[in-house]
Amino acid sequence: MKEYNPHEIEPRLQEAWAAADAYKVSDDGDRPKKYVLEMFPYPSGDIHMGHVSNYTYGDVIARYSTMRGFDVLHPMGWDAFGLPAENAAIKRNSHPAKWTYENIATQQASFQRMGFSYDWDRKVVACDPEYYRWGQWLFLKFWERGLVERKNSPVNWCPDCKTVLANEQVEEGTCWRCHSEVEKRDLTQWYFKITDYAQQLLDDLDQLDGWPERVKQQQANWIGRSEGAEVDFRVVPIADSASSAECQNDETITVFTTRADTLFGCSFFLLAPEYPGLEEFVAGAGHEAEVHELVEAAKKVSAVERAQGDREKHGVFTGRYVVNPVNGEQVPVWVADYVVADYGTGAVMAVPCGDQRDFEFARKYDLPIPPIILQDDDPLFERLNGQKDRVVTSVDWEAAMDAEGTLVQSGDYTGMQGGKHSEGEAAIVAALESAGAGRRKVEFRLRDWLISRQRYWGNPIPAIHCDHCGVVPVPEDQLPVLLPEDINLAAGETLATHEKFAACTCPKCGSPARRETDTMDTFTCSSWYYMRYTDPRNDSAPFASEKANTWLPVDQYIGGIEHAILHLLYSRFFTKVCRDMGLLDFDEPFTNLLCQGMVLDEKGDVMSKSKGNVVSPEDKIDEFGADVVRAYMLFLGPPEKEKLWNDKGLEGINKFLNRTWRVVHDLVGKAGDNTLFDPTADALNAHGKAMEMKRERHRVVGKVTADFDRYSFNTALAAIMELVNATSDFLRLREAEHRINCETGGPLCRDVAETIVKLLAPIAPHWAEELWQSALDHDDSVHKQPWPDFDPELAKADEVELAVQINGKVRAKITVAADAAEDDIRSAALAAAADHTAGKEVVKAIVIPSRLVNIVVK
RNA sequence: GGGGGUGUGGCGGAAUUGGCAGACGCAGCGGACUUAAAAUCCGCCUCCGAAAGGAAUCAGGGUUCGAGUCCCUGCACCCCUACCA
Repeated sequence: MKEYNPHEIEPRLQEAWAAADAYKVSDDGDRPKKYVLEMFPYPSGDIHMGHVSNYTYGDVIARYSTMRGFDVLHPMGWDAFGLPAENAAIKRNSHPAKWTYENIATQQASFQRMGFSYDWDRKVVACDPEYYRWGQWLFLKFWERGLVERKNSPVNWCPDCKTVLANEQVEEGTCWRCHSEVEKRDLTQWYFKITDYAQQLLDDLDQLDGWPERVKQQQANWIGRSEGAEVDFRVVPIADSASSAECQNDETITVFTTRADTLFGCSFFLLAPEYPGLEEFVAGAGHEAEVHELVEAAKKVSAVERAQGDREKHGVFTGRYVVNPVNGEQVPVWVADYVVADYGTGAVMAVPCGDQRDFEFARKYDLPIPPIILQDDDPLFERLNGQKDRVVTSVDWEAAMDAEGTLVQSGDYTGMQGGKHSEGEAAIVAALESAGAGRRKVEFRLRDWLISRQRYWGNPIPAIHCDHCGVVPVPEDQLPVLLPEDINLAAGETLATHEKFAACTCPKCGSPARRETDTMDTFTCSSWYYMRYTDPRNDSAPFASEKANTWLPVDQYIGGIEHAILHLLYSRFFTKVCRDMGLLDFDEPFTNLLCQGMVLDEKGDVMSKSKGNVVSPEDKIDEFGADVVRAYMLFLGPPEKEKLWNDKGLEGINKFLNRTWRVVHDLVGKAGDNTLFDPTADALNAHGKAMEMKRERHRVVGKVTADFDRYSFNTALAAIMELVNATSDFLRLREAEHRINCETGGPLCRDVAETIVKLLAPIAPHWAEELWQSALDHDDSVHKQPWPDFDPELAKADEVELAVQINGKVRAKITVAADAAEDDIRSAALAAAADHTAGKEVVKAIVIPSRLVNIVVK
């Protein structure tokens, strides 16, 4: 027997697999299809444990699926555009492509060292023109469908990355990538109108039974659908504002509210500091200076500070009034820094008695807090119940009264129930609608996706600016718009200053024009790469629909929870647009989603260079080989949970694979040994152990299969260990030269050896292949073998031990035949527990077959 | 503030539908082999107790013949998100 030597086996088999195209998959195989996909990596350099974890899960699922009889598409590629490459290039005075392709080569070599079974013929690299060309093509198609928009608005600007960011890319007021503070700037930018799909993106979450609940919840929260109403407040002209004279003008300001039922409690009105036209609105009302001061102060408040929960609220009176449409009351208009400009209309009706924020603001600036919604146990309730007109103008509460209650001091609506979607709300909205002062409205929190970036290393937006024709799409036959290679980033050159790139002619009128010099957000690249894998070398379309519809949707998608919103939402959007274009015939790209937990150090801390606790996968492969690293990663715990890396545990798995290697060889050595049964006492024992091993073989295959199906790899591995332990028990007796009969001897040993090797094949592919070919003497690959069968009948023991409980406490054990009748079990249990039941009344005895008997006594 | 989740030995974790809590492994302890060590193999290993026995799945209550699992109350921790009107 050769010793287990991963350092010799692994490179040799990897070469053999590559030479044989072992993991290439054909589009027209006749087996059922399965698409197993892991999120493609950013080529950041050496791989880390997060990669090992993510891609090991994917590889095990892919290999297992193949053995279960599927044609498995399991591709790999790189999300290769993005800022780190550009920053590295600037630092080294080199080109982003160089850094990117070098890192891809490094990572690809590492993936091959890990033994991952990718179909490398389908490799997709997002910064290759053959890929990004079709990203541009999709952009043009989106544009044709009215889903591309260029507009000026306040946007998030990262001063470090020197580019704008999408809403989704701002985390607590900082850039998701470099965590610099994000600034607001007014810029004209390109958007994808993802909001057109807001409702579908929300509704179709219901289709995603195979997604973790929390991811769906996060997406639903991000889309943030609110049902409510728009309400128009007429603006009181400046000359009239002091008097109660009826105002004549038609100017209105509209608010969005989910609580129209509380309109009678509106005692002031708020505008965001960024409210469009604010300056004109306050002009001449006598408070221009204060308003200006507040607006300027609000601008200076950093996004980080803004994001930190309980900020003190600031506001200033504008000198103007608006009219509450439900009661004709004039209420003062204030500018307040807690009103956000880009939700709803940027204007808010303030109801201090029902909204904690408005309540605090009213307290601070001494504004009235009229009570209009009360619970029955409120001290005021008795007095105000049924009271239609306002007799109490302000209350002295500790906090606002949120949620539901009975409306009071609310005119004709007094006595109705108030609350979200309440009777009172419906009645007031209906009245506003018939008066033309309001309408039902559904508001979303989701904003349009800002996709333009002021950076070089991205996919150029295929548009041309012409003085005569405006913004014109680049004609399809002129794609791709190639990134110029001759650019000196270190010297500060950008696409915008790259004259040769920017200069062009207008495709419409032929006059000199300028090319768009923004590139697309890299998330556009990752929104459709899984489609490209189905037809990666197509040079006349992003993919052929038949191929995409054959393989997609992805049956199992695997990646980190950090993409719960960004990438997954954008990909769902792309899929729906492609469906509406007729390119795809399904609604959702990823049927099942597995979000794997982080790999942490043994204390549970995040691995980071600054902490010096990073465990390098390459080092561990050098030491133990890839199979040990893979198996240990799986053994650490459930995929979706965090995993604490511990080198001692890794050594434990190393011992296991070494021991099992020897066990398989031992079994093979006995496989030809068909000596007859020798009826000595020890031999009887050996026969018993053999039978036990046989039972374990069937039980464990059943258990491992079920565990693989639910991705419980740690328990699958534990079950395999149990089989190996039972086998060791048997072999130990064989070592003493006791014989078992030929019927159960040789063939059983061989069956168990092959079973163990097959069960471990997805987990430790090189280890298994080597044993399959050299120890078990096959000339094909274990990875092409069918998954082992099992017979549940053979997994059953002849006799089972049951616990006998008295009032729920285990007091005795009995051994009965596995198929014993319930009555027989009951009487055996009563007999065994006689000591404990003596002198007591047996109320009943509950028999749970093959588990326990519970005798209830008094 | 809103949402999602978790709580089991010294540690990672198991217990799939309510049915013998702690599978499997790590660490630890003891033993065999060895001149010795490593490797390997065997045994012990929740806590209290000498033992019989008792207690124990964050705390408290409930449902049930039976609860880690279901329900209620509270505590602790983690993740996401946030002046969203």
